[in-house]
Amino acid sequence: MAKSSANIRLVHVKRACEECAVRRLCLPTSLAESDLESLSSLVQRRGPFQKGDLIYRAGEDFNSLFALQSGSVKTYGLTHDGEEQITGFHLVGELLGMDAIGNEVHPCNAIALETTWVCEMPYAKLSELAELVPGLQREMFRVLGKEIRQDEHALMLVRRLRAEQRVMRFLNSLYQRMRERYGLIEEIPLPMSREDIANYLGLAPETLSRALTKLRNDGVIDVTTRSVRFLDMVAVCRLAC
Amino acid sequence: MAKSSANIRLVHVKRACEECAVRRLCLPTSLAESDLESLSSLVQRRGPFQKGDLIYRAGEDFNSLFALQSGSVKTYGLTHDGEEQITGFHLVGELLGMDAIGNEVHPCNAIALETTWVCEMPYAKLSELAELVPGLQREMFRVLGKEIRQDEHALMLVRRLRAEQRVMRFLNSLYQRMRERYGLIEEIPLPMSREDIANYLGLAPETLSRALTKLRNDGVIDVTTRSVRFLDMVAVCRLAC
DNA sequence: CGCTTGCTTGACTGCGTTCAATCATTGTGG
DNA sequence: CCACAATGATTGAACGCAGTCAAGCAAGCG
Repeated sequence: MAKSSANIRLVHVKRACEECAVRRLCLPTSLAESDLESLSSLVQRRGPFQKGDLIYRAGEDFNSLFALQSGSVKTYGLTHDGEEQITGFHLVGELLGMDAIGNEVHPCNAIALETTWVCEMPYAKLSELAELVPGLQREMFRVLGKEIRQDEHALMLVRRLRAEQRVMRFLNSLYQRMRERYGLIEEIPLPMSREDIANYLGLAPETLSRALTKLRNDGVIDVTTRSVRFLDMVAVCRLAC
Repeated sequence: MAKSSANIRLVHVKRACEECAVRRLCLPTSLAESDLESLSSLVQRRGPFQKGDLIYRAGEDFNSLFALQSGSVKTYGLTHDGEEQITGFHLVGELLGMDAIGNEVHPCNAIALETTWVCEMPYAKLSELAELVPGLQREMFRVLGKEIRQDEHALMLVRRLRAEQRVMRFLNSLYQRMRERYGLIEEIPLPMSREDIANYLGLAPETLSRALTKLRNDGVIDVTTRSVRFLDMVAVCRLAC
């Protein structure tokens, strides 16, 4: 499953955060320039991870958080009977590994969905720094709180919804997150497979496929293998909100 | 729904944390005695909340986290069409309100399931204190990480599982949490209604009822209105793990 | 004691799963 | 560059689990 990671390099970038194109989406959001420097100094950029490469593995010692600098990632756990269970898809600027904080090991696997670079931040150093830099502590609490909110929200959604609604909520949440990153966009890219989406939504791939086809026939969306476009925003809102 | 809260008192308890029976389950777990004192000083004990009383309301300004000192609580949000969606049941020692960190307002309601006391901890003071007391910061990160892990775990469970399995996982997770608190117990109390459990598991109340009946007929559990007892631990394990 | 509320049981319907076949895409070796 | 294999996505048909509606039962409370 995981391809060779022989070509993954560790790149030391001076002013990694200061000059990062996605810093406003990441931990540095509300840090003072002076504090940014100390954060930058403990960041190690790693990549390129190719599609299918593991960024970290469930059961592996937890040492670092990873900020997604480019690309996209899925995280998943394994059920007792060996089934993959996807816990989330992650976009540029998002933090990976938070579910391991306070744990010895990572509870999930993280795997690249496309060519991906991450910024590794050793957790021990990060929390040390957070003691010295109140802004960083606040930011970390904020990010953790947001993660909890999102997970709870996902829990609320996935349970009682019809297949079509689950799909539209998923697409809409992707759309919103893409908008934060790239502004108004026409096409929402889908770096993950249908199987992954279905798994994430708790549906059979066939059911997902049928739902997408129906939504296209109803003129709500236009969908290709690796992208979606919203056509009827009223219907999108009705189904996703 | 919410009863009068006229009788809810604010009690200032000196050495609130030092002398708390459930401190080992709460934030103070790994704090030094000296640090405990400062934490204690910002705790305000509130109660008694009676069954049905709101502890905080969705949309209310977020100011404080609440540690559950006695009793039990459910948290829930409202969907766009006004449906209650339960996000969690909370036992003694657990922290409420973490999903509001980094937000202006509480995203969920918290309501007492039985007579309940909480320890209110103003978030601003708590995070200030966490800057001074590294142990507290570490502990808070730990608790937040654990919450994320639990939510992700819940997400993994609820999606693809059959009704019977969902029920057993739920009962088992309650059992594990009760064991942490009260050691080996025979009876698992169920302070919440069937409707609440069904809602939490994404099932119709009728389906939950049928599942419980089947599990009883199969000799796996013994169940009364407000409690469950595990009879066949092998079957419990098979269904819940 | 009767009322109310919550829980359980029954019958039926329908959505999503499963199994199977076809179609589309991607990548590979000749 | 094309043929072909392999993988992923879609479509079809039948089944089964859980939802819905409705009625009966138990428990709690005035």
